[in-house]
Amino acid sequence: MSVGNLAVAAIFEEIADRLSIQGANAFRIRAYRNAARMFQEMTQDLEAFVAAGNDLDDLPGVGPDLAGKIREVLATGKCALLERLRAEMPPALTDLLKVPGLGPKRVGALWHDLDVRTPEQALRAARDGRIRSLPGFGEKTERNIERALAVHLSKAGRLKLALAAQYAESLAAHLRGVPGADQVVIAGSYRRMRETVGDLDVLVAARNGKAVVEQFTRYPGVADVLSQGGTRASMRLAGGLQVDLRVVPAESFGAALVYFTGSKAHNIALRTMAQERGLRINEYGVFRGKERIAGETEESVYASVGLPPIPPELREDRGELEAARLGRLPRLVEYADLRGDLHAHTTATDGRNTLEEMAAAARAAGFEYFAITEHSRRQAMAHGLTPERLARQIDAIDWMNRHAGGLRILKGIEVDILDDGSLDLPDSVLARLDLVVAAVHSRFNLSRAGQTARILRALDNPHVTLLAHPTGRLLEEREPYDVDMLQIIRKARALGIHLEVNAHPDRLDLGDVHCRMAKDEGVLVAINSDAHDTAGLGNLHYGIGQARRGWITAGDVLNTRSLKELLPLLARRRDGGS
DNA sequence: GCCGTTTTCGGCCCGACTGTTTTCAGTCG
Repeated sequence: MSVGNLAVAAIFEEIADRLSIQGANAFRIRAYRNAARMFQEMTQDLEAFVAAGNDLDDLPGVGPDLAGKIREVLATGKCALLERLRAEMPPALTDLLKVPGLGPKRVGALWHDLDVRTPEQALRAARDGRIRSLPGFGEKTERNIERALAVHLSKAGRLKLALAAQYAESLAAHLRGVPGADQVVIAGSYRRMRETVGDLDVLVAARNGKAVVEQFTRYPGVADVLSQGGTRASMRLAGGLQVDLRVVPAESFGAALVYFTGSKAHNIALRTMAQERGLRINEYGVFRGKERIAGETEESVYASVGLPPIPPELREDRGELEAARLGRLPRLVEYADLRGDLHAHTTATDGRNTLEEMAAAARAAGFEYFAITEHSRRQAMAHGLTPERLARQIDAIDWMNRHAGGLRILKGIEVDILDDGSLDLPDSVLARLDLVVAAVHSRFNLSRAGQTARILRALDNPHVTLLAHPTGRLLEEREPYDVDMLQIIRKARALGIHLEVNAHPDRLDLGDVHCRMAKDEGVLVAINSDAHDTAGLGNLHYGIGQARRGWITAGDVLNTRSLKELLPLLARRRDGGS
């Protein structure tokens, strides 16, 4: 039986949820949550970890008890404690915990006193006015719960980063107009460049919190002001997005920025470090006793515990504090490091701008090279290229390269990996190209073994230079297909193939964890726009963000290389290299 | 439930806001 890390994490999370409703010791609950989070982010398989003879107790936060439960889950796919907890309470109670305003205590009360077992039943109880009679609840709480349940049941998911950016920029501009608002930053997971954003955290440095709060709640498009105080406020926009505001004085801005940028896990780890040095960190500063010793800038906060500043993208408690302590923080890749883009489309297939227009945009972006990689014929809906049409495009690009200087257009293809792992165009056609980007666009539901074998076979084709959007995920729409990414990465390394970080906001694939896996295994990634129009080149900023979250440096990226360095890296395999 | 070179027991990050309360519990980030 193969039980993935995510499955173990899900079991531990559910145990934590159910224990919390039972009112168990909060630190016991935290132990399960911490362990679950670690499994999600481990690049190594728990199963492989054990098989290699490692001791589960050596994992941070795992003691004898959790080690036993991990072994149990790996062996049986189940956990007796969870089975027992499920038998003791209704299955859907954990759904209620996801509703804002409903924590473990209230969910417990709804269940015990009103026999509420699902979000739907809770909504009915709220509408019937039954919740207000419970001890500790009142009319207002009941209305808030009712509203939150209605939103929850209408299923407002997380917002993709690019869409969140539109709100974020507009909100920031709205608040910058307030007199005395010195600094406005959108913090939270948005600043950490997470691929999706659950809400926006707006931080403002100002003397007069009230004026900022008032301007905040006057933002056009506000649907509901959830709370409003002297230094904080919270509202929901018409689209369902929640926005939280905090106002702090300028001398606290750095501490507040650290605090509200998160992640929560990073903050807890940072505070624990501070505690060990007799310091206390909160959103107002770093304190020794009553004396504030830092806090105006983020740098001062990190310096107070002996650390260099840590880029927001790394603040996930994935080893960044330890790396900072040892002076081993990576110098993360930046947009300015990119010398070109290796994945784009034109009107020849499903793009919206012509070859000439796309090339002009790439030239305007300051690129040294730019690859056109249309779909292959299998993608009929995208008007994928046949060998004949590809030949015509090759001629057109050759002509452009001869007659226009300053930008080298690379001839490529985004060729479909067919069901059996063969490619959608014959080798004789692929051989004429500068690069071949292979991609899965079908049969997402193959078994893990089947999907892995299919992709591995495609990589064996000596013309393949790059694997596009390797997990196939579409954010908030389609889960990644089940595939053994470590095996694919190792094969890519052996063959000199590179992996894409597709920067399209719907994909961001590879994601952060796999970026780091590729880096650790010594595989270069290509941060590619997958642009379908000239504006699509802007996607690259999101790809950079995702790569930075994966600890990627300029040296880990294929398309930070000059054209002269790049071409051999693309050609290596065909010249009879490994 | 985990952790520890001051600890193997007694800790475990911390503050704001709301709504219910007569001093605070629950939730959130």
